[in-house]
Amino acid sequence: MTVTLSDVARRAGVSLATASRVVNGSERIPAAAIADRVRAAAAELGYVANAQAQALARSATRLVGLVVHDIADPYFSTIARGVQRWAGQQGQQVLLASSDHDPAAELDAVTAFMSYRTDAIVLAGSRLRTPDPALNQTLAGYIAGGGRVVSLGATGIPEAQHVDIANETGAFALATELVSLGLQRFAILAGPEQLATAWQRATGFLRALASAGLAPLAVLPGGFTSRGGYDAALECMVRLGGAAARPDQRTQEGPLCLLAANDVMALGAITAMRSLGLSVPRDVQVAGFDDIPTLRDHSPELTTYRLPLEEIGQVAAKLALAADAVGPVHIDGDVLIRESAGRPGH
Amino acid sequence: MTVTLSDVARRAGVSLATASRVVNGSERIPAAAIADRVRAAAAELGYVANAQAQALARSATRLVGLVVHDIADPYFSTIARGVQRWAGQQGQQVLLASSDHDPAAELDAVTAFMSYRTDAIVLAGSRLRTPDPALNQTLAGYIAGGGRVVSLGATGIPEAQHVDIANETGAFALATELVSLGLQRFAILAGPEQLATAWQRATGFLRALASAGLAPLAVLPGGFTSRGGYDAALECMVRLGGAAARPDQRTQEGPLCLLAANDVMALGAITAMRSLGLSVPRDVQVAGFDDIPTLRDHSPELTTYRLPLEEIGQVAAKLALAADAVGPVHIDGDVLIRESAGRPGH
DNA sequence: CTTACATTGGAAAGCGCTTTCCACGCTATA
DNA sequence: TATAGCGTGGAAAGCGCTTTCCAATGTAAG
Repeated sequence: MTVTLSDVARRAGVSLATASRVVNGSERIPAAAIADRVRAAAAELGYVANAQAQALARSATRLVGLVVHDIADPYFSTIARGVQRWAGQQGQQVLLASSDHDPAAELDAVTAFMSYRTDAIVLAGSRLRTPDPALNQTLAGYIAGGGRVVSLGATGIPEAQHVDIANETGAFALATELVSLGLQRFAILAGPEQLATAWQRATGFLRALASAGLAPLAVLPGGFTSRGGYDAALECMVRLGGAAARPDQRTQEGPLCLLAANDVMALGAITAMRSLGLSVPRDVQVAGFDDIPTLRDHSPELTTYRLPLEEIGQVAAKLALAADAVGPVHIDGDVLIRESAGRPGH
Repeated sequence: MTVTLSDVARRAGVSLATASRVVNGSERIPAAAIADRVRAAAAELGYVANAQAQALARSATRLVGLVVHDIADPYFSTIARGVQRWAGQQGQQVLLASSDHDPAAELDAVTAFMSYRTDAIVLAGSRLRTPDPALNQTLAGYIAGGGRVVSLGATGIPEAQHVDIANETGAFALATELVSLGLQRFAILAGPEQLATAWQRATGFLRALASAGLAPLAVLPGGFTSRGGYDAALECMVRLGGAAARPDQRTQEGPLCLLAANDVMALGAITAMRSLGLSVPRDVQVAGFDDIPTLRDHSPELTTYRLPLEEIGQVAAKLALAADAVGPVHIDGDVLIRESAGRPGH
């Protein structure tokens, strides 16, 4: 059915070896006359190389596996875009899998990628605070077999590469800035306790408060999603006493500030406040983390810690694809004080 | 380096054929005793089948290619999630490519997928109003070679499957509803003129207005993005005379309503209005299309036409993977009147 | 005790490429 | 004129599987 390289070779009147050499870059390039003849034949026949066969013969697939928690989450989709961009430029294809926040599914994805012999695997979903031994063993096997592994945050596997994101220091800087802007009453929407990323951010917030001699009014775990932020924010208000943050009850200490472990949670929290009839930033202030593109059109503008998400994806891909990769790459961000928290005048 | 099936066979003391039969589902399953022995050997050795080799031998890859315009766009990432979900359930892997709204890049992606011999290709990015002959020829070749093609909206290739989304009728229904709620002054943010999806939606809006005996005050093309909506909305206000929509200039006809060809454009338009000091929905009303998940946390809540995006992805994947696919699947949505436009009381 | 027929495991032929050798015909050197 | 050396194209051996035949065994029927 489909055109094979033999067909091309036959039509060009050369051997399979010669055809292979001209069609797919090789060290040895045949004489110009012959090469042209082969190329012409390939074009006429509409030849498309069989990547599977090439992979088998070369034992390199030009495939990179990407596993995210949820591709519909702006954080991951933006990172995915960066990975895809870089990979595309390098002529690599991206194999996408979603773990749906389930470690078992993540392991399945990795196994599938191993089966497809992807040249590299990028783990974009946050690592757990206590590494999953089954996953790590599988990854170690993958690496031993010549695969490259890059994760966002360390895996605990020495041979694996990782991108080191300023989660804790970023959170520290953000909270410190908010304190310096006069805020004093904080509650932390910490996200899932087991997720390294969420934990690091919550820790950064806590350290910053402690440094300022403050203690959070509450620390609430929850889902790393909009819904999680919404629920945690409601729970927070209940916990602090229904009207804790209402303007007429405000002490001279200023409004309550909700520090969310990521932007989608922060947006959920704002929605929750709105549903309670509270205004952000007037009654309650809210800060997030990531600076997802979605924020562009959100009102109030969200105070957050800006991470170059697409760049993170690119860096991860680069680390995955460059044979001479260079240890962990550190990624820093910036504190972005916007309307939702810390803006002088509110 | 890596464990091959031969290793497993040797360790289990059986032939390669037998090992293959037990490890990967086959018609003929060897005797239980032998099968167990092989399975044990595979487990002990940590055998992972080489999908490339299997693909070559079976001439089926269990790979489905997905091409979107921009994976970071909530519309596409939600659809991608649906595709990925369904494919994952079927044990298929998803190969992801972004065309970045560039037809040439889309063609490249398709060619790459052909090279990888994906069993099917899902084109999630909108088709152009005038089909790209080069693409269609390539796709035809792919189909001739046994591949399946599914697109959102028709391709013009008879053998290709497609999901038929209620773009025009949805837009018609939405605009009709808004008219019936009393709105009379409309402007259309039409998106890219060449994009079938955008065109159909704009056409639906126009037909609805015409049916009501109304004509739009303006029809503005632009990018299918937040930025595109933002720019088009600003341009619209300029075009209609700076303060056309200000409350104090409102005629008895009610406020201007911006009909955007999709939600991200609508959100951009709202941001533009805000930057002009105009309030939505008080001064200007805005409606979108799609009901992307992002809207959950947006304020004002956006009036839109709800499309089951994740389901669309699933349906597309199903169409792509079921050998006995059933012609075009029609997908309908619902008009959602929310805060930003048409809500009685505003 | 044969003969016929399932069963079942194995040998081997691909699947479509890449790449190592080889053999061949040149030119440059002695 | 003989010889070493280089540039070129081709034959063939894999890469790791699947699957078609085959042969050998066991069982039931005659």
